Amino acid sequence: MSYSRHQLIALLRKHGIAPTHQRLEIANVLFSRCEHLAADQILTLVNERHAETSKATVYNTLNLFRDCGLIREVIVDPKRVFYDPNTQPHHHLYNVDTGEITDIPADDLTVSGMPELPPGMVTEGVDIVVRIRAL
Amino acid sequence: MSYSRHQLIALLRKHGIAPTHQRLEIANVLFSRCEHLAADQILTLVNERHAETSKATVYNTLNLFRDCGLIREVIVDPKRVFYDPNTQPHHHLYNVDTGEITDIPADDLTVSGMPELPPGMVTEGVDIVVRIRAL
DNA sequence: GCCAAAGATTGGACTTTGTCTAATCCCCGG
DNA sequence: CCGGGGATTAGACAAAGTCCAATCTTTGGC
Repeated sequence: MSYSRHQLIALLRKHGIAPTHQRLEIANVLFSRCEHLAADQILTLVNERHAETSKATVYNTLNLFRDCGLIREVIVDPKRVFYDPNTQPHHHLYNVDTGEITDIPADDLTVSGMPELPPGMVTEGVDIVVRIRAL
Repeated sequence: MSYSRHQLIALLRKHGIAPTHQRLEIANVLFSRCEHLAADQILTLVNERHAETSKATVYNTLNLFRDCGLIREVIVDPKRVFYDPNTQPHHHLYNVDTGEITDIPADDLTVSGMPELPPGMVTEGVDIVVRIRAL
């Protein structure tokens, strides 16, 4: 699940994003681990060795990646947005005690009976969050 | 869908909540309309005639109502939490352009293939959000 | 009905997450 | 090698929500 520098550059280019140093660092953090990270965690990870990326750039970059379809937002915690490097359709298990987020493959879960949308509307996505907690 | 003062008092008491003036005002705002309101909207509505309820009380009360199962949080907008007076199982249509939230009755939508939970875990709820936007 | 204790409410300071801005920096094409 | 457009930055700002200590209400026992 880790990417070489070349692969990351190609990935950004494919999405029309100029591969700057900071963007590569952020992309590396996102794609080198299969976790759901919040902006502040990414900021910390990216600056672990040498502080070289600002808060503003992390937010700019995450929004850019999201707009370009490189990553996806996961909205389960009212306190912060998590970013998911997996843009394939899938869903989430959310541990309300610990805040831990786990993937549920899309093919495991099927939804039937989707309501008809108002005319002129299209579905952008279906997010399913299964909230769990310790007994 | 509107409740009398007596009904609201009974509703709060049934959930073990002491019916104070402010709580009744907030409950009235929530239950007298079938909308999904955010805390700041509730604060405004409650103080429309005479300012008499503080921000802190609105937040305290919403958290209390939520903990007592009187209302439910709807987490779809990373900017703010919405509160849903309908605690029956159901799901939501979220218009990403306008922010509008609409209910989907639970029996319209069925989910199959729920993954097995880790031992000692229980499902607290399943939230489905269908994100829609104008074509 | 009255009183004290328990609980509720309050303004305002504070925290956290995220955005904005204007200045600076860097990188690429010519 | 140079100029300009895009990227980055620090820090100010904004909005949502929490916390606190002081004050005010409610309520249950008499």
